[in-house]
Amino acid sequence: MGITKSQIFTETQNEMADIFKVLGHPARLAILDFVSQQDSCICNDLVNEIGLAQATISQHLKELKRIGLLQGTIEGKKLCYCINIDRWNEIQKTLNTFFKNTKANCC
Amino acid sequence: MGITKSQIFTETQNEMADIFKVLGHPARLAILDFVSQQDSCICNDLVNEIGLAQATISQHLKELKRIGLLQGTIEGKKLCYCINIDRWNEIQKTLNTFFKNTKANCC
DNA sequence: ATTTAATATCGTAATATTGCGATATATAAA
DNA sequence: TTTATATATCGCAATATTACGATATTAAAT
Repeated sequence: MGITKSQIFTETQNEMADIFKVLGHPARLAILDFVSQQDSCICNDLVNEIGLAQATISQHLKELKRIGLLQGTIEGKKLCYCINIDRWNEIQKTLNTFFKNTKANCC
Repeated sequence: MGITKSQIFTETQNEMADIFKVLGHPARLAILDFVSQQDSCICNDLVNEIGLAQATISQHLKELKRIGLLQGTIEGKKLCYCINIDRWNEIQKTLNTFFKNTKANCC
């Protein structure tokens, strides 16, 4: 196997799991940390900052882009990757709702 | 490879990624959803409720236990798995801090 | 003591993820 | 036009995850 049985879960469960999964890698958290500390954000800086190959960083950026957390603006030769603040707030809200709605009710 | 280069990241990044990773599977979110809806929580119910084999559920429970989100109390033949509310709140706080501290500052 | 029920662990197959070198692509600079 | 720079994509190897059947383990019930 190795395949997740998505069909047996709710859409919400699958979507939230997907977001958590993307956030579930230290390199991607490091990227978010770094991007948020800069006033501009370029992939090549990330390669120097984080000790991973350019291809690897590019892959991680792709995942963050996929869930909408990052957006890239082309600036001539470079690419400015930035946090999509609307999506960021939306995800924070979703996670908070999840944490609020899940109650401990025994033991 | 396939191996995550944990050494190059901060302890916080690794720890947070680990939590996110555990939450990054729909089955584990379904378990948390279900447990929070019951007034008692027994693994065997989970097997009936979620369409996964007993061995698989047990594995997922182990992961949730590993990060401290679930705790099990032995009740005779059965095992009562419940949310550890202190850890739950702690994790919620950690994630919120992360979301708050990561600011969008370009584009 | 034996049986039953609940859960954990082991072993294994299928699939996914991580990481990287090599290469492609695209734009700016020379 | 050639060269340099930034980023994406491809292909692959190593490792991790998911899922499950089979088998242990443990405690209650008989």
